[in-house]
Amino acid sequence: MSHSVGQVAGFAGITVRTLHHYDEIGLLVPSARTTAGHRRYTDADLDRLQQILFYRELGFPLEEIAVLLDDPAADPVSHLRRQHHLLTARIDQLKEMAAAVERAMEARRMGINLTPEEKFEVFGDFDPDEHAEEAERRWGDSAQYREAQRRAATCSKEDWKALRREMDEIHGAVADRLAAGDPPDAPAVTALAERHRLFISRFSYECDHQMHCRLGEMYVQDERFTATYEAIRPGLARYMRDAIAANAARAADAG
Amino acid sequence: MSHSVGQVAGFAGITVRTLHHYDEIGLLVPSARTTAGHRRYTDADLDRLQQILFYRELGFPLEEIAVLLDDPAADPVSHLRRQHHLLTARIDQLKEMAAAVERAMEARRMGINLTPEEKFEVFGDFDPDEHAEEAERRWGDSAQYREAQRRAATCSKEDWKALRREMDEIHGAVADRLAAGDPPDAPAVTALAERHRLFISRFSYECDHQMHCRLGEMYVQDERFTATYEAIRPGLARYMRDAIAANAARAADAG
DNA sequence: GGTGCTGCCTCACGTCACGTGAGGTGCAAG
DNA sequence: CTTGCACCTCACGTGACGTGAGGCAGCACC
Repeated sequence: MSHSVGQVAGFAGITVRTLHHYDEIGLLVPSARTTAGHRRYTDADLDRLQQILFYRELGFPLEEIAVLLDDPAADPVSHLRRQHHLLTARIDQLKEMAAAVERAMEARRMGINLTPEEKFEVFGDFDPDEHAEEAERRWGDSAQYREAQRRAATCSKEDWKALRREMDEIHGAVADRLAAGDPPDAPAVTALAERHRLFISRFSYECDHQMHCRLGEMYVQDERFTATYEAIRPGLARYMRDAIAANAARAADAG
Repeated sequence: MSHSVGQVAGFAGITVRTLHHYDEIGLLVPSARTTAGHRRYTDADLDRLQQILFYRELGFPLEEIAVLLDDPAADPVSHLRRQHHLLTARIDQLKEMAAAVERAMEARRMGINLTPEEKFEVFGDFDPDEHAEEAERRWGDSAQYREAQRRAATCSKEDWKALRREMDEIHGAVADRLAAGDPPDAPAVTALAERHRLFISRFSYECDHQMHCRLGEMYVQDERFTATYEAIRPGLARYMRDAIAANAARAADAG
């Protein structure tokens, strides 16, 4: 029926001290005490604790959580709605950060440098207008800096050359299929897409079909990647994306 | 070429004090100072700051971040890989939390109560074996508590009754289609699924097709929901899920 | 050439959400 | 009966900054 601090702490994955603290600041005052002064938490207290931990996980300060939970106009359902909203927003933000990391990895793999604006913009607090004239003299424009970047990315010159050679080979083969007029979902083309994916997985980072598709989208949407592919052969960026998508669809059907 | 504290702070969306702090603890010491003692941050410093903010966002303590970044055996690519790994892990965790919230919302909507274990298990630190005997006397088993829950969820008795009536009507209509032998993707059935979705959106929480599909999965995977549907008519849980999926596919094709 | 403003500096104490003992109590088992 | 365990209440420590206080550097304007 009612529970001790230790039980609640173990149950909720927090420490006893945390419960003491929440009691001290009035955020979660146990509904009862034993004659010996031991805290006793009821089921309603646990419900409240669950809400507290949820909002805490989402980064709310404890005082604010108290305000939210003590709001008499807020029923449990409205809390759930708000939590769901906050969660999806946070998930989207993290997905953008993950996409930024993927961009950075892919850029490194292909030897492209990102501008500093792009480096920070994933953190959200970034307003491009705020430093318009600052953006002019781009930090990454020194050849010396680019060289340092490149050296850091290169394990050894020979490794790097081998990677370039294989990548160029794949790109060239895909460009040939495009020139030959093959559709992007032709078996020969999706096979090349698969080889592209496996190549990345082996030498750079684990790349499943979903991530590979995101890369493909990037090739047409990010002008730096588009430029790289269009330089090999006009239309190759889109063709690569479509081939990657077709290969993913093929794999999904097979699996 | 090099930047002042104010510039960097504005750029990265942090305060000047934070940069001072990172300087104090040796996490990010600017490469240079002017004769007046003003901090000057180079491009390499900004790269490091970006890494710092990334790891900080992922919840690392500053001291640990310093260790990570000062590890001579860690090249930039390994950082990116680790960050991507951490991000996807965090995203998965938040997705599970969101799913738990969806379960809670749907449970409330359908008048089912979750056990306290289920309430806390999304926080991850939860080990079911750890309190096996504790699980026996489930907190939610008191009729009094369930009643309190139900009262809290109910805006007014009449509202609640109206909702029940409409929901029962939809469920009954779907059960009839199942009894009639209609396939789940029959227009009449997907129309009912769409009505179900809109009903939830109107009276409970915004429910797009994607979320609706997750709900459908829940109906067959979560025994409490399964039991609720099977009680209406055997096979209805799966039938609902398939109808919902078919309706979502139909909407995707149309859109 | 003073005056004021802005941006930077260095202490140094405040805060939030706890962590970490120190020292004492209640009670069930050996 | 004492040993052990879980609980209690101070009370100070900590991490990651926030928030002034008091002061210097350079530039604009009167």
